Amino acid sequence: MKKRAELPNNLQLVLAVLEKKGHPMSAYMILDQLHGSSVRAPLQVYRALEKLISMGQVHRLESLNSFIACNDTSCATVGVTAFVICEKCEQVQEVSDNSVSLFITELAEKGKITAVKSSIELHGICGACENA
Amino acid sequence: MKKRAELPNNLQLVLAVLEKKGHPMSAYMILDQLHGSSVRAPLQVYRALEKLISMGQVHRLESLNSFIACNDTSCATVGVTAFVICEKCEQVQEVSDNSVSLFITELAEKGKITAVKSSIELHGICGACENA
DNA sequence: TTCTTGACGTTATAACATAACAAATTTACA
DNA sequence: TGTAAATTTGTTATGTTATAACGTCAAGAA
Repeated sequence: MKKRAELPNNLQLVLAVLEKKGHPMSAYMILDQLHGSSVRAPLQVYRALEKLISMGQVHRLESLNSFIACNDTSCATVGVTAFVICEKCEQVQEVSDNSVSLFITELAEKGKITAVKSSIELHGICGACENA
Repeated sequence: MKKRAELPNNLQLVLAVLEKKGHPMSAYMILDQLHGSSVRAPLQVYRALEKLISMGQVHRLESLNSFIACNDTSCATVGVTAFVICEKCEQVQEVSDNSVSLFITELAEKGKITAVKSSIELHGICGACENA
């Protein structure tokens, strides 16, 4: 994996926006934040996201059509990540322990399928928001 | 839950299209199939889908922005469903046994969240397609 | 050099989804 | 039963998400 400083400019810009926000953002929200930079069109954002995702720096949340910077070093090694999403505060937790990968492995066996990619997203209200 | 014959017309039409196809369909694919019927606009399809989903007759596949008729009676009782999707033939299997609901329960505990809804979708190549 | 390949920027458009409002229908209940 | 309120429905318009097509530029190979 490339070091951060070696990332092409557009990738750095997009990743920086996502990291600063810390919450899920749509490609167009990212684009808005980059107004004035060299990133001017949706496709530039989508292409940067695609690369960042393949590098494991960014995750796509299918149920939100949004993207979030990876903040869990273990997800890279485990390879399968579950996302726990608070619908109030938009906080997202990554869970990528053995139970998750085991679950996916067993699910693939049950379905007699060779797994290519998985999407596990749990929506709810987090403890903090529940008490607020 | 209402009996099938009592479903409002638009719901019947939309559900019939999904059941006939048996694979995931986008709202606009459904709309195309209903050309000539009383269903003429996207919103009519989306509203029908929303109701059918709340009745458990239809599922939404987040990772495909698509919809599919439910074909697993047990998913209604268990309440949590995982989808196994072949990327070649588009066959979708529903898995909603105890291991799935247990996994979601544990994930909610880990994330200290009160679960509202979940989306579990595994993409891959099914056995039949693998050998083809 | 000069050719090929791949990355990038730009414009245009496709695909997915909902807001806003008017008309029709249903519901509540005096 | 009659009438107002609430809900559902159809329609138009628009908002949001994502990609196709194409020209240009830069880097590496022969």
